[in-house]
Amino acid sequence: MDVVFKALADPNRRALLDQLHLQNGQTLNQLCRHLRMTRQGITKHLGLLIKADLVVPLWRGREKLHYLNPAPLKQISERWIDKHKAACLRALTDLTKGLDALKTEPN
Amino acid sequence: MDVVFKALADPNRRALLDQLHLQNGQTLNQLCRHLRMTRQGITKHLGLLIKADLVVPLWRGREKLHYLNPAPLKQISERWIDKHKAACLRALTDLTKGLDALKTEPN
DNA sequence: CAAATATGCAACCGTTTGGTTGCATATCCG
DNA sequence: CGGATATGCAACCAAACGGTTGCATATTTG
Repeated sequence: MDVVFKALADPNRRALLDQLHLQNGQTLNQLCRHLRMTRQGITKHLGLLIKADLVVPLWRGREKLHYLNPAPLKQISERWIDKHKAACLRALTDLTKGLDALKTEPN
Repeated sequence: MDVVFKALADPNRRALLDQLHLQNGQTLNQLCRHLRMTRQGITKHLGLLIKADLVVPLWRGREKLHYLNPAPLKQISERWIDKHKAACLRALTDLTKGLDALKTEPN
């Protein structure tokens, strides 16, 4: 889970995901065209995405195709974000109570 | 948006959010009890969470109360994760096609 | 086979990050 | 007022990060 959050923390990596979202199964060289950075730099970013299982590599001859894997995002959404979103109303009422406390105990 | 992803990238900060999720509106000192780190260290983390608008501070006298704000999480979920989750089936079929391509062009 | 293409691996380097220590400031309470 | 409590601010440091350069390896193609 931590690797996924860390992988998502960089804008270039999110751009790579967006790029694959646009066209899935691109090779490393294809991805290089859309991001101004050295190929080796992109390789590193892809390495993190792959380690986080957000991207799955598939070798075809000398080419390495990259495919999106939405499963980790689904997990984060279900096991983390939804849990915190569920606290939405509660958080609002808590904050309101806090503000009220300020008004009634202005010290 | 970027600040939110970066704020979520650290496990200690996620633990802070979890802690506030457990009991909203805690003071800095209260939060310090649950995380073994210096108060100043936690202050820094809270600073990032506040900058990302994931936590809203509220002063009451000399105490600083911390409240969750689920709005940024909601945004990320809606504008980013759902978009990528939507590609779930497509990604799977793409990957399958890729595998099929491998079988039919075994070279 | 040889050249071109696609990628990997390792070293290096400036900047950011995560955390500490030390001290200053503001508020509450006797 | 004066001490205790709650927090802020700045300097510092090791480690991680983002990116580059240089070279090695494997595959395709003429």
